[in-house]
Amino acid sequence: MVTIKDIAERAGVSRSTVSRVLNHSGYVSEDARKRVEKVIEETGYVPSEYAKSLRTKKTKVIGVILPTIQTETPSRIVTGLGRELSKHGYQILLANTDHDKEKEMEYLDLLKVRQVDGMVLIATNTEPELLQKMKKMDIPIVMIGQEAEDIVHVTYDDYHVARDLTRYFINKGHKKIAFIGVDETDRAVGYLRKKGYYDEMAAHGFPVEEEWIQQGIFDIDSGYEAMEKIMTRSQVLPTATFAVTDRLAIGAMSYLKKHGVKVPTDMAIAGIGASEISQYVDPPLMTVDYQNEKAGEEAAKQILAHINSKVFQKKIVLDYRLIERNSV
Amino acid sequence: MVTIKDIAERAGVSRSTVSRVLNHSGYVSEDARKRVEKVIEETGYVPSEYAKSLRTKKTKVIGVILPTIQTETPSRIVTGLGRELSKHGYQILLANTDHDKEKEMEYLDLLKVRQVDGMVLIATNTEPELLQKMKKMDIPIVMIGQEAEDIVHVTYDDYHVARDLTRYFINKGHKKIAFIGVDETDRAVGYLRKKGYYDEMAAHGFPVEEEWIQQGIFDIDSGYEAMEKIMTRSQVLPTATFAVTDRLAIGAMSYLKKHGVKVPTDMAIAGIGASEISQYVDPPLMTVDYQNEKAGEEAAKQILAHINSKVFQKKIVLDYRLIERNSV
DNA sequence: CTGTTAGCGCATTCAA
DNA sequence: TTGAATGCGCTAACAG
Repeated sequence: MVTIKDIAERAGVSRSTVSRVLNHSGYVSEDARKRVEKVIEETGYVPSEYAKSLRTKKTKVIGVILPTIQTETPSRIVTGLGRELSKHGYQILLANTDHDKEKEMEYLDLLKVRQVDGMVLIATNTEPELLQKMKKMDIPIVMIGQEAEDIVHVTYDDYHVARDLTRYFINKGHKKIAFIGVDETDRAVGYLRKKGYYDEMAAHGFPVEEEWIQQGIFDIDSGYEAMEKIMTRSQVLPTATFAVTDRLAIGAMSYLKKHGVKVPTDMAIAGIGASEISQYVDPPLMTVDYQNEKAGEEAAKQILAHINSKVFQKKIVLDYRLIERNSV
Repeated sequence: MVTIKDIAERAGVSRSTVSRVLNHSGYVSEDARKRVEKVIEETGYVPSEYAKSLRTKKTKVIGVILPTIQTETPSRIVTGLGRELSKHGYQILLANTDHDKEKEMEYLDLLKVRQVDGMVLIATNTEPELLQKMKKMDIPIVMIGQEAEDIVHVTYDDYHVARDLTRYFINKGHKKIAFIGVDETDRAVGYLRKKGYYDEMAAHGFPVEEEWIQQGIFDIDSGYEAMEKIMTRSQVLPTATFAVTDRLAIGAMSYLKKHGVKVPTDMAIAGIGASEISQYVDPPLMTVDYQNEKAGEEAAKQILAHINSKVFQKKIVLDYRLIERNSV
């Protein structure tokens, strides 16, 4: 392996001088620089990143903890993160928890051991121990998708999205609106979206039947099952359904299609997430664009600002956009 | 920052002894070990991974270069890679080229600078310069998805998949079969799948009309457009269409639905990839399962074997499985 | 069983 | 403008 010492010798200068031309720091004569650059060119020398890290205490690596990479939201976020980080010479060290909450905590430690300069957590829950642990980290950290006191975070306005979407149904004349949600330990997706729905219904004085409220997990099948429950158990059938993710909505539509329920005439339906497929289902699914890539970019900017001791925002709430389509 | 030196002092031993208990190497008295462990516990000390790397020349990091993380194939592969690698204490350093071939080359260098122990390339092309560069790398490297001499790779049997699928159509009575492919610089997806199709058609003596052969990119829209061309330009309309990816197939189905062409009665259709959505489109799309996660796991195993100087296979071809559904 | 010593590759004083 | 010296935190002989 060729090191800075070899370059120095072959160029007839000291290691310090090589270091200087490498880092464009300090004074180096035109002559010496030329010689060093020539030798570097010839040898194909590349400085050792970890030796550098040992000195500078910087790794130029950001750890990213996520629940899965197989759904569109996190993968879009990672794309945004990567795009912004690579502009500044940072790389992403991936930590996939596979929806295992224990691993979330483990990876926090592991990434610290790896001496990452910062961490981004794509969060699915806000359990106290997790937040506690994050606060104790002496590494810049940004959470995406969930809100929390004292932790820098980038979120969506889940509550108002839910109110807006519910109101959209109502403006279209619907009064009996069902809801397919997820577990409330996911505060953003599970709790806030449900609360927005309830509050908007209440604001209009519309009652909500217990059977209209169903819960799934983050896949298509559970959307199917949720809709099945809604259709088979409700005393009064709803005329619209608000699903908190596109996949749930698509599963629900799948049930409706199978049982001859027409969308949107018999049942209007909308999701959230602007998944690619949403515009190709039949009818095209109304949804909400959350700008996930931008979330990733924003998180990257904040963490870089933090690392470089610049001012950063503790809380960023991103815009959203309803995408009106024929399913409503 | 607390270092090995601090631990040594507080435990009243030498740094070597601390190192020994850390690495479970050499002999350490029960007494000394206890004291050291206690101090580590108290201080929350974690060894610096990069200082360790500087000594051992191992980083326990595998670089992964991929064209995008937003489609199911690469994200499943990464999931498989991550699962296997994490078992052995390795992490993934992500390098997303965003379909930019130049970045593919750049990242090869960058990851080397990062001193990764190995690299995995999820390949979309086999351009000579790229292969050349990979061969010159003195780091273990595995390519996934494309075949190449002298480079360790994990691939699918794209040629026979295409023949099987084409034969499946033929066995169902189809003779006029259209084909939606992609650019042939992608040898596996573009060239081999097309060749399999042509060869199988030829084997049965079925002519292929020029207009039946259309090309898209890796998205749904281009599948729509390709089908539009097939339906509007063909002298003789085909009765079946083989699309090389599910997304192309779904785009094609979207066109057919819009123009009242019934699937599968007027037009049978199949894709490749076993995307999650394939079973929820109407009718469910026939496709081929490629076991992407397993590909990731296999690649991980090979690269770990390589790193640890164990025997590894230079070439792995994975199994596939036709998933029969109502679109054919 | 344990401590001493050396050095991995680099950036950064400090003198010259 | 340059070089010598130092040390980042760790592991690995080696000698005891």
